[in-house]
Amino acid sequence: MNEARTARLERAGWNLGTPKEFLGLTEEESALIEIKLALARGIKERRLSQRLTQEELAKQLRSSQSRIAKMEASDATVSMDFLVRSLLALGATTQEVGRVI
Amino acid sequence: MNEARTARLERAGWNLGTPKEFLGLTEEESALIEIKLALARGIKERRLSQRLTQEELAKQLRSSQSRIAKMEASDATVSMDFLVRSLLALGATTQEVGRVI
DNA sequence: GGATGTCATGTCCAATCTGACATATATTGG
DNA sequence: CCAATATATGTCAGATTGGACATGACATCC
Repeated sequence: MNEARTARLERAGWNLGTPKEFLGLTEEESALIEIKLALARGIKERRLSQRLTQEELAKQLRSSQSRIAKMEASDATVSMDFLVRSLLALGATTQEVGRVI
Repeated sequence: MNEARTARLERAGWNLGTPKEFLGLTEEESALIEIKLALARGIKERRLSQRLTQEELAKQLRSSQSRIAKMEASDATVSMDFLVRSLLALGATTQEVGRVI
């Protein structure tokens, strides 16, 4: 992970901060974050290619625009359940979800 | 999904019940459940093949035996985050997580 | 310039998920 | 059969995540 990416993650609320400083995250922690990033990217791609606004996707999911925005920004308060449900709502199949990860 | 499976899911707290009766779950809902079932199976397999008890896995995850049991039983109160973290803790790579799904 | 549309960010508090614990139910080895 | 060990199930207080709403930022159009 490069610096810009780490910075983005920290803004999103992931406390990768000074504690573990450089040795940083365990394998698991970073793998989990990578997965969430991949899902977030996949969602944004799909949403855009279907020319949906965040508002419209939110409606489909009975959620809110702000939640979609946070999701696409990989905000730390967004669960994997929500990420996956979103991908599915955008028409992804189970297999595709697996592939996105 | 056959009857026995549906029954198991209902015991696990998924309210597939009478409301939507037969037309049942939307694509998304059932896809999400399928994914969770696949993860749960994957976890149990890996745990057993490493000859770990639920207690031992729980310790690694700073969780509790009961939570692991519920996870492997696909209890409705177990999040995908937790399922995936467990798979990763059992040594699965990001790719393998994708494949399990 | 203002108006409009889309996305970002922050804060409520309600709903869901979590670990811990108790306790029940297998399962295994003597 | 009895222990011991492993797994299942129920409950609950506290943590995390949720939708909703307000508001900010940023384009694009007139």
